[in-house]
Amino acid sequence: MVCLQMFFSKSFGYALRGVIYVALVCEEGQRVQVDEIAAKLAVPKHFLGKIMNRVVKEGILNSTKGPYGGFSINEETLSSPLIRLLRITDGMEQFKSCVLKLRKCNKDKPCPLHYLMEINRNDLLKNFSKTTIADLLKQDKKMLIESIATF
Amino acid sequence: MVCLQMFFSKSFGYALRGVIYVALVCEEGQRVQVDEIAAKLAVPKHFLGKIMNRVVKEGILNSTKGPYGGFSINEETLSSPLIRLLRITDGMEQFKSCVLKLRKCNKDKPCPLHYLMEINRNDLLKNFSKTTIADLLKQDKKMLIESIATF
DNA sequence: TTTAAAAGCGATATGGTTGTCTTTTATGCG
DNA sequence: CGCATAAAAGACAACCATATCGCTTTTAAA
Repeated sequence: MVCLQMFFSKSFGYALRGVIYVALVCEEGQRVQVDEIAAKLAVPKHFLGKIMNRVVKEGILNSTKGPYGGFSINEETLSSPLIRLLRITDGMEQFKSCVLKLRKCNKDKPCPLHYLMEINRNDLLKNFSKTTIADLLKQDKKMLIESIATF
Repeated sequence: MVCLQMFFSKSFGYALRGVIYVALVCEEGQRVQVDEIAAKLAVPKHFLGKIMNRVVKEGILNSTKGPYGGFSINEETLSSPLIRLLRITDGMEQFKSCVLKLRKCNKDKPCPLHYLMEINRNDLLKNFSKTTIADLLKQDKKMLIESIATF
């Protein structure tokens, strides 16, 4: 975290891949268990569980405890823009505050990188606001599963 | 480093501000000490020292030990693109490897975000390759000093 | 009503970045 | 040469994101 790193946090990656996986393998109503998701994505189970949990709390997925429980998609899942997931895992600070983390930085007293980064930053924000989970599911499903499974 | 966080690492921020400060306050040949830089930028002295050290090793600044020693600019300082500093502090991996850190991701087997991010990522890389320290020094110097000092 | 399966949750480890402190090395000056 | 000064270098501490573990809660099914 910690950078205009051109990476996403692991949390975000896990959340995104988790949601995509659930959306891919379960039809409306069906459930998938964290054990299966974690195994398929080759991701730490408990850590993934916590992240999925937050995704559920925000309403992007459903979950049920108990036997035959698990995670399932709901009405919001497919239409959720990526920015919603990013907000859950990483927060929105990154789009608001100074890229050098200088508190005084603003339009009138910009840091040396302020205007240089503004365009890139807004482009990314736009991208993530308009792209939904459904958009990511448009490509060939077999390829998609393969691309998010393992590493 | 760990995210398409819209932030830079502290190391990069310190390096950039340090170089700008040296370039601003010392004419060709003059020297500034780490104590002064750290004080003005309100940044941990020893940590800054180490980063400046690497910047010197890469040839972007000069340094001399001993009395009247300190850091000074050289022929390369002003013409260095920002990407050179970023390579020193954060490395270039962030522009090369998958944004979700999936090793298998490539043009033929792209991860769900591959093409979505490609444009943003390349734009940023271009920006950082063409913008030099000199470019950042073009604005009003008093404003500039103020913007990098404190936080 | 009991049992077992599955998510939820808090406490604890791990690793990399950031930050501090001390010692070493180089340099200018008397 | 020897001393004072400042960067360089290395050892160690703090912190945060990531990861793990064990226990609790919920719930379907027998």
